[in-house]
Amino acid sequence: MFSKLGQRKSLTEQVEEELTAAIRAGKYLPGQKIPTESELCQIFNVSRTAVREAVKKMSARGIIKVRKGSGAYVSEVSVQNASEILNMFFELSSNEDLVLHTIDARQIIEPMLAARAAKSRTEHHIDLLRKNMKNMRSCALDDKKREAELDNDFHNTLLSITGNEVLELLLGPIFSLMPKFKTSVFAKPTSGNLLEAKNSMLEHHQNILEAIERKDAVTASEAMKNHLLETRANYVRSIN
Amino acid sequence: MFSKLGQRKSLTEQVEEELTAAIRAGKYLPGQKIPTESELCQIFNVSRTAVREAVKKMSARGIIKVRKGSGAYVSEVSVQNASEILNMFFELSSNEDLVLHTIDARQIIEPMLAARAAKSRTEHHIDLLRKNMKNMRSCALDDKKREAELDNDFHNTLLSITGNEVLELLLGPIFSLMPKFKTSVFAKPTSGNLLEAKNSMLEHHQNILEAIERKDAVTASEAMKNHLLETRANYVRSIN
DNA sequence: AATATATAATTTATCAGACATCATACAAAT
DNA sequence: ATTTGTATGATGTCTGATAAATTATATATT
Repeated sequence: MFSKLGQRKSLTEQVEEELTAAIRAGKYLPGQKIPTESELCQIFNVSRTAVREAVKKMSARGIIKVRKGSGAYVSEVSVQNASEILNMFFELSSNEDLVLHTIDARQIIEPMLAARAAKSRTEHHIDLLRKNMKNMRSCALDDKKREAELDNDFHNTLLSITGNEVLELLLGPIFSLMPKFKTSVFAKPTSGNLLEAKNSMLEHHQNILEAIERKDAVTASEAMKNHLLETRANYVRSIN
Repeated sequence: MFSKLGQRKSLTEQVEEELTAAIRAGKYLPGQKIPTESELCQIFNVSRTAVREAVKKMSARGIIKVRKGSGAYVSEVSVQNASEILNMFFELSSNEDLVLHTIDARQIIEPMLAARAAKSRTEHHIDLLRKNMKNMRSCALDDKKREAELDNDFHNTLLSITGNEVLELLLGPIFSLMPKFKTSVFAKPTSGNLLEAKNSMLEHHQNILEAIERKDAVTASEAMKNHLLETRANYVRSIN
């Protein structure tokens, strides 16, 4: 049979690929300015339209950053940048399956994270976690949005203790996905006793914090595991 | 004092935000066609330039897919798409720190992954892993590229056993990062005995496989932990 | 009537040129 | 020395035109 004829790519795509390749090859380093639009027009012998659309795509991918009146600069490939894009993905595709898989993923990862945190935490971290719990206790019972943010904050603090930027990149967006569905979960009247749910959550956080405080990795891991088991149960109950 | 004037965003960005919001709100469902460029011009009362650049950005983000002569369609937000973007990030920023953090992240995640796999594996999975090891054994000693791919394949198979698409999204790009640095590591003459290194790796994989085969979660987890400890040690040695 | 085939209409891709807006550097004025 | 004005170059936006791909419609053929 005939192999599909390589449908020639659009000019925009070609420009995008070449430019991206040049950046990957190190021709333009992070922070450096890439050629101006008119220069790129001459280099690739295409119109400004093609160049600009390629540039727009690359900026959407986080490869470059365009500053009006100044030029386009190669982005410092920061974790933050990739994280934003991941965030967008989770925002756009928050179906029930995804949320469930997200919680499952957390069940696999976070217990070990808590264990690690127990080993390498400093007094500063303990302070942060204590303050978080204090805020959580004083948070109004019906302010589910703030409660979710504080919960998010608690887990993010644990995450930051590891100082692992890859984990932060991967888990950050996952954590920030939770508040969105959590508010919708607890918005339902079927969610049972709000006070009970909050107290249970506080208790779990307290257990985790105490274990981390006394550098007890095993208990910290177990406490986190229990915490997420309940989180999962709450979610499953809410969608049934 | 005057409050800082909210720097008005560019038309392109405004169009992009509004359109994305509309899609998120479900006004245009996956697979459906969004209005044509000229219609969008009328809707937002801007030029085609602004509309097209917004559309290009959204297509770069994987939100829509444009078909020439036909129109732009909301894409099924697939994990694959987000994975591509993550991949690009790792490709663009593969410094030593990142690789180290990547291995650390794997040390945190993969032992539990192996434990889960031990619980839910089927005969089919065992077959796949056995075939992988067979291929690995018959792989030429100096073909480090293929060896890295096979190693990648082994871990990806374990990953697929969980059937968790979130984990696959997050870990897939991490796994595919390894072959790139691995080849460079073993390309160095300082890497010691190649045969010894390969046999050690094979042994670790064998231990993991056997534990999974007899559904022994604890041992599988331990074996994976040991495997990654050595991987890390190899890498650290190679960069010193 | 059913099926190709050709034609027209629609839609995106690309080009060219113009003006607006912002950033920056430098000269001029205070 | 600081501020102000001005010139230059960069990106942002608009308009209008042509090319290329797709889709719909009409026509012709069997």
